[in-house]
Amino acid sequence: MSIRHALLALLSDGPKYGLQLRQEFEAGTGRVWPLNVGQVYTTLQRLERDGLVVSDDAADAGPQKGFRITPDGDRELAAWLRTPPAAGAPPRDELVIKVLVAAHLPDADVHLVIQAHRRTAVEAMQRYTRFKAEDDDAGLALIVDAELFRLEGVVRWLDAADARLREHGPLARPAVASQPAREEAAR
Amino acid sequence: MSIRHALLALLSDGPKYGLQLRQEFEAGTGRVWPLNVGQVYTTLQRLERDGLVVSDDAADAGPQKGFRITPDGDRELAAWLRTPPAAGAPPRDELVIKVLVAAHLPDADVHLVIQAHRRTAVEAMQRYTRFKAEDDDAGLALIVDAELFRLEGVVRWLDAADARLREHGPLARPAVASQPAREEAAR
DNA sequence: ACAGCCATGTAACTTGTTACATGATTTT
DNA sequence: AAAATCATGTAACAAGTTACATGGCTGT
Repeated sequence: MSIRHALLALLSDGPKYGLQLRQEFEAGTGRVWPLNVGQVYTTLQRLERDGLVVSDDAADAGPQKGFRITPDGDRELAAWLRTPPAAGAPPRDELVIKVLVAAHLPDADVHLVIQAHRRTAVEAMQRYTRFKAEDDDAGLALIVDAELFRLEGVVRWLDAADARLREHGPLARPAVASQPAREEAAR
Repeated sequence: MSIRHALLALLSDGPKYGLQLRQEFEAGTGRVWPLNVGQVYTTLQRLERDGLVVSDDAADAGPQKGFRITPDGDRELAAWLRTPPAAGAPPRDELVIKVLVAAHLPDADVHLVIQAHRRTAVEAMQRYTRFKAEDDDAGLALIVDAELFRLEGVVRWLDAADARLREHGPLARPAVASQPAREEAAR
């Protein structure tokens, strides 16, 4: 639900057409968050379907097809801005699942997996730090900062998880102690 | 690509059937990451379609339909474990987009938006901390920790962003200084 | 004339997700 | 017999994503 609303936000500044939306979206964020043009059009169609934007009655205006935000779109945008992401539903983090899976798997060494991911995260942090020094766009700095803070949290969690798993020993198999499983159901 | 592989990992321990997979997935993570049963079956179908698992030739075995992981599945699982999440493609974070959007929007006060999200994050941290005290499952602790570290990073980023936006003043409109735009295209 | 960009679009696919339907078995 | 639970499945959708097709205009 992010791109949808990002485009909506751009449109709340005034009518725009497809390519223009991509340009404005990528201005500042381009190097970090590229956006396929096709996606702009598919997203615009879906926004129009949902009544959040309307398209020009074309006629004049040459090759470009402008889109306007509707009152419904404005409301939707405002609501989205207020709503905290993942409210209620906690995110199913891929890295966490990986570590958890590795912790349960008998053949895989969790600590190796953790260290590998830790290394990757640290490298990414270094890349982003360098990247930030090269460019000084304000919006871009915010994005890069977000990624840096995120990665820092990841590294800290990996360290904590590593320690915790060392103390605690390998995690037990799920061991669903439920109904007697009708004799040897699993052979 | 997380549930897919989580199920694959469970199957790498031996043949399982649908409901059993859900039970084992939710054992430990259940309270935080509930999993709709239907999704287990759809995912299993897709895994079978991709040749990563095969189903029993049924016949006997009563009502349950067992699935086995294939060599391809094993390989896929091992590769997935090694692959760092979001390698290459930086994640398009929803909260970051929200703040960025609010920073560009003239009518919305970025700082209010930031503070609102900050409050939500802190509240979530408190909830998770309490939650962690109540339950002492090892796997669950890892998940909750991950969420806590993540939220801590979010709060720090929000503070940094707030400060940065105060110094820097409101972000400029995209201002795509491209080709002359064929007279007043936008009215 | 041709290369290249502007601009729009579409078909196809992925993962995640849920609401619902259908039987079989077990418990009350 | 009715209610609950086990167990499987399907239809339908959302959002993201990309590869490709099409046409017009511009500069060389």
